[in-house]
Amino acid sequence: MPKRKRQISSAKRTALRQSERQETTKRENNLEKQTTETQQFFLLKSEPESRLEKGVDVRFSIQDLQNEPDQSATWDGVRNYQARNILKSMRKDDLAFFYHSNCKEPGIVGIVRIIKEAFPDPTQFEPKSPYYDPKSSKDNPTWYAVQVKLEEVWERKVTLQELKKYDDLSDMDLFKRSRLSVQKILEHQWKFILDLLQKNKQL
DNA sequence: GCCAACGTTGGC
DNA sequence: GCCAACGTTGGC
Repeated sequence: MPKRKRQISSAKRTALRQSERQETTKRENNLEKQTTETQQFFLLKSEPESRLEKGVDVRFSIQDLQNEPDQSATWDGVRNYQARNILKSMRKDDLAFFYHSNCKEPGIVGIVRIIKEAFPDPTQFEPKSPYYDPKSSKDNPTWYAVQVKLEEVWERKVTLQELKKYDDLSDMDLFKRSRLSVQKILEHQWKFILDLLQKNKQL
């Protein structure tokens, strides 16, 4: 093992200690996630094809997310109370399927990670936004958003048509509450869909 | 582009 | 608080 240099500035030492501390905190957080929390799973719908709403293109495909700085985006524009409540239940490091809706071939195209928990959706206060809500106030915001980061872009889309075929998935909100744009996914459904993806890859 | 399903609004 | 009318979502 090489000897450490004796001459190390106190600033460097402080920085080192700090980065060690950060690493330790990171590990502890991960451990805590594994042992005391249960990871949750969700499905987020987004429209991959251009469509104007109040003169603004509301398209947001997984490729659009891929092109964002840091491959991260604010999941805003949710204007349904049930969907909002599900958004609020999301915790950091939960995962969500990225679903392409209102398009030729609807289906799941990848996975995103929740990197910031619910905060007031800024678009509700922007008059120019298609998601503007004049009834909402900054003191008591009606709508919330989360921050997501791209985790996986699948080479193959798992289509709605395919998802419909399996009894294991028949309870999914995708079929039962087809209009809900933010949905909870049960663990067995999550795993089943990942298995499906694997099988498809082998075909 | 049609329209079924379903969420929201508002009169009573 | 009911429910008809209306608006929106999203598959097809």
